[in-house]
Amino acid sequence: MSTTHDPAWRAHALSTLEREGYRSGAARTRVVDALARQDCCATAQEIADELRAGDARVGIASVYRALEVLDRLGLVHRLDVGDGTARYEAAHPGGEHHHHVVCDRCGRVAQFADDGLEQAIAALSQRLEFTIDQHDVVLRGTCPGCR
Amino acid sequence: MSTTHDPAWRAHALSTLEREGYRSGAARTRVVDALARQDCCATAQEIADELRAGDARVGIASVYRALEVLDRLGLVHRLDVGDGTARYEAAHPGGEHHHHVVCDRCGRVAQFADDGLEQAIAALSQRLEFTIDQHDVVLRGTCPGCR
DNA sequence: GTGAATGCAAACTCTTTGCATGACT
DNA sequence: AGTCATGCAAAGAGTTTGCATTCAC
Repeated sequence: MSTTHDPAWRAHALSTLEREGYRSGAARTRVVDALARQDCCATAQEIADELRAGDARVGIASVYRALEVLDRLGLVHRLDVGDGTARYEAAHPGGEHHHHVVCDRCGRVAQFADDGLEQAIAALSQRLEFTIDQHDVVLRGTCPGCR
Repeated sequence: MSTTHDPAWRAHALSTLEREGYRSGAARTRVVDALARQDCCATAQEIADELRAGDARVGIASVYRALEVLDRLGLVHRLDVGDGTARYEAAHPGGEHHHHVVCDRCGRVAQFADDGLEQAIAALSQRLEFTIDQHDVVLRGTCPGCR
């Protein structure tokens, strides 16, 4: 639970912040730590709760501010699975990413990746008038436990 | 602006409501009317504003309540394009649907449909543990006007 | 006449902002 | 020392709920 699953992303995020002129501060660094530990997306409240459980006195406003900066720098990805609460997860510089499946009954969120899906999106993006630089796919259904 | 673009959906929605035991009421019927007139997704506030502009005294709470019922009956589709405000649009019984592209600069929302995308999603849904019955795709980028 | 549907206002939740304090360079 | 970062509290925005009234059946 306290293991950093993604030390590479953590280092990347912290160095990007420094390079962009942001000062190092306790709250933001802890948010980066928390995100590096996450397997999947987490809400601002979940991140704050986790940090508080670990002794830190982190204000929810600082969590939102940190997430906003990280999102602007492209270090995290903000997504909404339909419950009206934003979720955040580490964004990898290489562009590798995944998408999400939500259980309509229990709200559980899982992730998946699929090459065919990525190819289909890349292909259709070509023919749109918009210049596409990001995409989110959310599947909805029933999880194994609720079926 | 006051033309019903989708009389078939309107009739379908109203008869479904009646069949399900809901009484006919002014507010809900007007929300159905407004949705039938929409080309693309609209927020609850936009729907309420449109109805008020047209002389009706419709409370925003009634709009939300109507949308909730319609969503539960599968008559509308609720989606979030990332600005923290829910949007709604008529859901067609045949299952034909489209997805959305959002301009990161001006917030404009456009729609598109793509068979390759639908096939890719159908294929990958097979191999997931979840039973999938719905999906949303949101592309993000820059619209022609902002480029 | 009975109970659902509605409008208004208050309550709630999530997120952002103002401001004084504390921390980093 | 000068700023930026932070925490707390208050303000905002979107959505939901409580309640008395109106309306459909």
